[in-house]
Amino acid sequence: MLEVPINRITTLNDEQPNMDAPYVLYWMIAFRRVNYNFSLQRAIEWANKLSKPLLIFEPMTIDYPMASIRFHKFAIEGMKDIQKQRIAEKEYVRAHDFRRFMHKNIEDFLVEVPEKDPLEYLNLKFDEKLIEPMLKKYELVDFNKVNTQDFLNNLNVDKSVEVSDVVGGYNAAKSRLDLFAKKGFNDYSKLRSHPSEDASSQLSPYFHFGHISTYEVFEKIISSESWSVENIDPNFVGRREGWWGGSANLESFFDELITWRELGYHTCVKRANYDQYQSLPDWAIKTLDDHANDEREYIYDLSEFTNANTHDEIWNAAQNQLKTEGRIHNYLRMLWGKKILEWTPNPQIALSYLIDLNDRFALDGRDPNSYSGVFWILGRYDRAWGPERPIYGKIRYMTSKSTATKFNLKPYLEKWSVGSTV
DNA sequence: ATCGGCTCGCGCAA
DNA sequence: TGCGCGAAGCCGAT
Repeated sequence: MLEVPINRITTLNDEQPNMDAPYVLYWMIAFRRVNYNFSLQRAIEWANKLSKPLLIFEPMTIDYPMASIRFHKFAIEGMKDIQKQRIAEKEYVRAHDFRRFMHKNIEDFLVEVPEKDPLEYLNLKFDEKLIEPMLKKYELVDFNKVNTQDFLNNLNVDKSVEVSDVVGGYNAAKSRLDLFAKKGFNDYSKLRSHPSEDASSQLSPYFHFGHISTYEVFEKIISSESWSVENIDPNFVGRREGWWGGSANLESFFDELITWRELGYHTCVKRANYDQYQSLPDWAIKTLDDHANDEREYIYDLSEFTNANTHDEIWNAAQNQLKTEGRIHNYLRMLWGKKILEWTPNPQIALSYLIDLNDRFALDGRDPNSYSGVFWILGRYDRAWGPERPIYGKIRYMTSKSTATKFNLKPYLEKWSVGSTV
């Protein structure tokens, strides 16, 4: 097993290991999987070094402050991918700028990859005797022995957000990945924006919960079209496509999987106020402010938005998908957000509604990438667009009418229109 | 169907 | 200092 790279390790205190302890405890929060997992690999290094058994504890927290800590840890872990020094301390305000950095340094990240099966390298194998006393002592739940629905019914969390049919966990993530590699990926660059097509990976919730590694997804895709790091083209600096030296599908999928994902983490780590209105670029704040008092033709409150109760059939369908399934199709999520900006009294209220709806209902809510999506609505990573319009100012404008012209929405609307029985 | 204009900021070449 | 370029836009002209 290769050593965990030093730049992926954070020392939290100066204490020496307690040699009398019966085991090394791995507190599995951010990367809830046993494959391609540097954290687990590090725990195994310690277990082997100290000749102690490894105990993996996967906790579940329900109070928001803990969730916030988990979110931040997750963000920091992910950020280590791109903390490869030189120009790395700065903040990137656009994907365009970030790509230059990625293009130059990506090979370094692709060399130091986590092991597929780090548990194979554990010297002391699984000891059943260690488990039962732990379960008793701390009153822990073994979900293989407890009915999940019963457990949820007795849990002290918000039950108004109903469970989604989307299945969590590594196995579901792997099935989804296999299906995507075999089918959706082949039309990815052409169809990913089409709401009625099944061409996007839909892996975001699994990344958010750490159920699958981006490394595993990356390896699956490159093996499917025999791509290797030698394909990276030193030309195309600063260009969106072409520098990976792969198919159009690979170029556009890697732009999502790697460039945009890393950029989102980068922003959350570098900007303490990443979730605040004031973190938007100056030009966006100025133009939104210039139009804060513009007349709004429609205004809805949070409850009306939540219940998909607007005048717009497309918007309601998108919200219904979010409320029911815990996600919105990529393209429609942009339109969905733009309309919230348009139909609220001011952009600060719009932002608070966007964050509430996204974090409450989306399976990938609270993820750095969620914040990329939400803040993009208000101008982050984007540029000014003319002509200047009411409410939006120079913020990129979108309409349901154009969306309906561009795509065949019929199958999507049949599935997700409010009251639809399909 | 395709194109230019609208508009801003970054990196880089000159 | 000027130029190319950009998460997916919109609109009107050709």
